Amino acid sequence: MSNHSSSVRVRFAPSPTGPIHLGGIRTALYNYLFAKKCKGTFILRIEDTDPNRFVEHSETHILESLKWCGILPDEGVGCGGSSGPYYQSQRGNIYRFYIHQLLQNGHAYYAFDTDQEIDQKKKECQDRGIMFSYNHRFRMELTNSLTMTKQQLHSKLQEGVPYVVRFKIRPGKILNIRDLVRGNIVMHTEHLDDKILLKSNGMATYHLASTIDDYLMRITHVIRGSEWIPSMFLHVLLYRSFGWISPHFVHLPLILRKDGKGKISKRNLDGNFPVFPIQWKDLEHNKVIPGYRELGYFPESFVNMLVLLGWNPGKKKEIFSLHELEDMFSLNRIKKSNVFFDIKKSIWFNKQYVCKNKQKVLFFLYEKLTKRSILYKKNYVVKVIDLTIDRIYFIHEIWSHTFYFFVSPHTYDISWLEKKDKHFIISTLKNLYHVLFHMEDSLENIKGEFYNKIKEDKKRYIMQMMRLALIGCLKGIDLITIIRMIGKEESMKRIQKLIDHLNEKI
RNA sequence: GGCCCAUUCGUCUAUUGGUUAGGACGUCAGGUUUUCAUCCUGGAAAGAGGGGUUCGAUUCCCCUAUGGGCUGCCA
Repeated sequence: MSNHSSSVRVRFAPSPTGPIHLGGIRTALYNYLFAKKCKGTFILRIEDTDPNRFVEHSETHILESLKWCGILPDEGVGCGGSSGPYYQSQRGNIYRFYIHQLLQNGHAYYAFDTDQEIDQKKKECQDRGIMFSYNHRFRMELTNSLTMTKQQLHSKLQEGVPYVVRFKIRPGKILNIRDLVRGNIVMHTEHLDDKILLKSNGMATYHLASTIDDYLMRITHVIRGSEWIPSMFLHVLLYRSFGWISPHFVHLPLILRKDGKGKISKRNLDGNFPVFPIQWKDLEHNKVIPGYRELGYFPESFVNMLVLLGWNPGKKKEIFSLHELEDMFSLNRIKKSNVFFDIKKSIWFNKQYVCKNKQKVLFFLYEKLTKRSILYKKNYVVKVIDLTIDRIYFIHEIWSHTFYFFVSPHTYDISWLEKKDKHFIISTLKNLYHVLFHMEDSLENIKGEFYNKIKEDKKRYIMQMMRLALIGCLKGIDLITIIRMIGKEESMKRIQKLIDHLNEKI
């Protein structure tokens, strides 16, 4: 039992306010990996404390994205557990119970100020050249339970005047909080403001809810983006005011946009690289934004690329499976400084996985051929893949690199020979046709025979012409190999086809 | 404005007081491929600046600069 209570429990706690982006996935990934490494528990909790910002389908997007990446929770939304419910919107009673405690012991107070009153106060401060903050300095000048008698408070509450509950921060203390990757971070409490814990609609704010939930769900390590560092102090104070011990904190470097305009977010989709793991249907603007999945990335490659953005194993190796990562992940190799995402490296990563997944490429090509009603022998297609796989970065690129093994070209890139004499070109092609015609069907000695029979000084040019006939452009694998693959008959046919094509043009 | 965090090649990063500062992506050159790509070989490319501490600092401390975050009844 004692073992159980000390075991690692971490959570990923997104809010359903829009699609999840790669920063969120990385946070989930690090939580997941740390849990696996420690044989702990990875919990998925939905922080839906703000109904105003609720976006339809975003929860599905989050869940499906995690699933696509292979980041599956052990407990929480989608898989149950004994610490539920795992939706914060269903935990209102719990939060109200605890807020009552805080109100009772003087750690929190009621505030009745309207937006207009706060704005007024802000303006006043601005005129005096100081910044307004709802804190120890100003709270005694505002409308709250600290500045009224018990009777006044009672009657306000009786009348149903809307209020919020604020946390009372006591100035004059120095907080020295440990972050597992950054070391100690120091903060003077006079710089903190009296954050709202309970909104006027009766719902807890994120700060209150997540603090209580983390405690109740026995979270041992809070691993999240470094944009949360400033609120860590509030959270710690909240734990203390309840008499609870804080979990360990780990703040992750942010993934920045390359155009130097801050952190990535679901609100700015116009960055210079895709941000969503899977496609997002933006109902508001009626458009579909493709994700890495739709762009042809393997989830393994996406995860591999992502894990190295802010963490590394300290070895020269770079290709890791999720399983390997579960074994080698460690918090102390997370770096502190923010990172930029490099789309080119992500493409290179995918290529590594293309080569590892020959079978998938094969099946993709089978399908492509079937769709085009092209008959094929499996062995032949396997050979084709072997010859071409190292030319592609994404599976869907395979057809444009292999079509010529199955069909003759239907267009010709003849721009490069337009300067040449057309009659000479045609006679050369006819000559090539005859050279092939006189060759044995097995094409065993094709290389030698071929080169013997074409003029030494024009070899390069003639071979290019041959390539044009067989492929339609100056690309593709070794010519001799192509001729052997498609055979003598087909090669001759293609030469004749190009001759006909050129004749039409003259 | 206030507070907090960070700073090694263009990018991801190694090196946690003594290294010719290493690797990967990208880039450039050469080779292979009679094309293109792959691949191979090689090159260019970094400790933000200034002060300390130390026999010795990329590494520890301070200042400045730059970048980033927070400063919402958002999370």
